[in-house]
Amino acid sequence: MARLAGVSQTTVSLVLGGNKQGIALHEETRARVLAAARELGYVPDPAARRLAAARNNLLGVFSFTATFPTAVEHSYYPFLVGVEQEAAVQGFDLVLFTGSSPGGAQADASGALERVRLADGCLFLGRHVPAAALRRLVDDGYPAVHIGRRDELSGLAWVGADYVEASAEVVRHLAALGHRRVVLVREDDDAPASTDRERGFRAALDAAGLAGPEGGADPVTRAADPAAGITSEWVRARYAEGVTAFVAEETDTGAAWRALLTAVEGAGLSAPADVSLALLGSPPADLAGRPEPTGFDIPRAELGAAAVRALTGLLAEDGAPTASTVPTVPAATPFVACAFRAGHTAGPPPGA
Amino acid sequence: MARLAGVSQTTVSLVLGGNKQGIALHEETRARVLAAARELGYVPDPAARRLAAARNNLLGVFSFTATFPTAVEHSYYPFLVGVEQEAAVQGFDLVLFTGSSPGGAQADASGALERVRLADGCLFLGRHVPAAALRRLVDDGYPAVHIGRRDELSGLAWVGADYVEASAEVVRHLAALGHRRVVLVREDDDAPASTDRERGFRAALDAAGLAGPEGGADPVTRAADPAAGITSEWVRARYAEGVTAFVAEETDTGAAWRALLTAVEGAGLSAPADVSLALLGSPPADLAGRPEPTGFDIPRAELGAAAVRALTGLLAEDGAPTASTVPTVPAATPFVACAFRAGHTAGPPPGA
DNA sequence: TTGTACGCGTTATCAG
DNA sequence: CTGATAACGCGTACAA
Repeated sequence: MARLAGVSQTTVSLVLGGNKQGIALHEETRARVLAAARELGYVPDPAARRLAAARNNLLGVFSFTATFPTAVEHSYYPFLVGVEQEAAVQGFDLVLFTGSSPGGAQADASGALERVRLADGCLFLGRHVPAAALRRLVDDGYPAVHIGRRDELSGLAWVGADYVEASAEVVRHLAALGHRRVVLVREDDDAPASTDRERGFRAALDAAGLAGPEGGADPVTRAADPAAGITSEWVRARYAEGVTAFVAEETDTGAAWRALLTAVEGAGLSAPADVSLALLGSPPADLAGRPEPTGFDIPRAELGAAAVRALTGLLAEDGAPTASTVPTVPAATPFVACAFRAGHTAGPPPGA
Repeated sequence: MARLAGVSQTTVSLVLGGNKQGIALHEETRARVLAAARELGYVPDPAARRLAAARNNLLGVFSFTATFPTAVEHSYYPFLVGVEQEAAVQGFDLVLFTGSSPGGAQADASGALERVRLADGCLFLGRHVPAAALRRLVDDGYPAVHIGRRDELSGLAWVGADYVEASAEVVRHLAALGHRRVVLVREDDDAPASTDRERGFRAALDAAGLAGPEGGADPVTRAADPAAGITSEWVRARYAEGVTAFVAEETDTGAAWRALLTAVEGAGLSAPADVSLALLGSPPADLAGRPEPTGFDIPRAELGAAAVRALTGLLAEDGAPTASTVPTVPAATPFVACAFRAGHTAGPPPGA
């Protein structure tokens, strides 16, 4: 009701709303409205704004597990760093939708998801997004961007780390150091993040003309339980087969890397003197004290920022239907590059 | 527009809205509405719902610096853990207002603060909240709760850690171990968190009949620059004066604790064999590898949760003006207890 | 028990 | 350039 403040009325919408229509208005009235608004501490109601088909400058963040779990290392915090920063730059505030549904009556996931419609658009995090509910959202044209590759849901925009290229780069690094026989240890998981790494690993291996253990065995080992499968004996056997570099993928638990470190140590080998070790990702927090692994870092903050940019891009699209003739430039690729990390666990093979 | 679905119209609100008024309605129609809603995939527009209900189930979180700075250890993350959890329990979503105002025109602090009115109520974090702007908010009856003690702003609700009692408990612990001469090292800072610690320290000292260095010198040392003031010589001198236990306060930088550790080590003493050390708070991240300090932990998550409870309490007050005769029970105390941490840096004095 | 009508706070359209 | 007026989609007294 700031309209009573000064003398005007609809004008308030214009000056406070950014005057999208490009309507000219007296600087004086503009100032008066602004003053009155500040005086009364008036702020346009986001709900009403939204209802009137405008936008409320709110970006949603929906995560299926708690956004801030007690264990920092399992949280989405690193993404949020980038999300918050980029959102601030673009003039958006953030709404954190708590994935765990409130104590209310029907606390099913689908209902909870609909709440995001309050915001102009929404970012989604986490593996277990209920597909059906999300499907409805995107089919309705609601702007949504998923952080992390997600192809199953056609039509859902996403940004993801380029694990293929990053993994390939690590292999190329090992090849350049002189390693000829390299193996990859991965967990028994078919997440895109996992298969992408394997893809990049194999591709780079082929391109460099490298191989796995002698005898033509598969250079990729899947271990449902790395602690049990990746033993000192296993490492010794591979070593005997000419393998000089071991690569592990990063997972939530870091089990593969942990098992590899333990097994190599147990085999009486040390890195990078005897064998080279590389990690496709970052080490778990409890292993942070160890020598920095050769590998790459997932640019989580960058991903968050990229997701925000993608989302505001979507907003601009359906927000300015007949706007300028300049087409909205779509992101060239939804992939964000990972940063190669030289680390201290890889070096030339013993013979070199 | 699901009203066209079945045959009814307003009824849709009732059945989908939970029928708070206890109005009776045919099970048949109810079922029909439900069926139609599912059929069309109809969901009440949250925005419209908020508009009609004059409440948006949104809790604001305003921090004057970025909520998620790059350096994790300086962030408000630990508080957010509790805030998010409690907010979810109470059925609220969170709006993150970044202190840095958006790219809009006047980016002054006061304007940025007014944005919080968008939410039903707001939590404030950080030392440098602009008093004037906050003053206006609370004077207008806007529900606000500050995390951390803040007495200057009369009328502003707050929750804070009970540093007085926690510090006293640490002293009592040292006394029980047999220490008779104890000193406190604090920085030259008059924040409530700092003065409270000193107060608790002194009170417990008096109550236990303990003293500082012999000669009646003040048991509390203020050092503007701990690295310069708290030297090995200083420690040796105190030790010669009979001091067997050194206590440091926690600060943003952890400078006092860091200086104390360095100085004690430099003096050729070791804890807890020669002297006992205690920290009134948690050690800085880079010192996390050291032996766990005796002291206490600030219950940041608890504080966040308590703040949310306080805020929703305020909401209930002015939200149900003429509601039930049952008065809203105000929190007994805005203080949250700290958790004593036994740690490994304190033990009986050498003579014991 | 169910339908009618109004208002919530904004934005957009259209006269003045 | 500025002041009315009509939606927006839903809650809710009130009437049927």
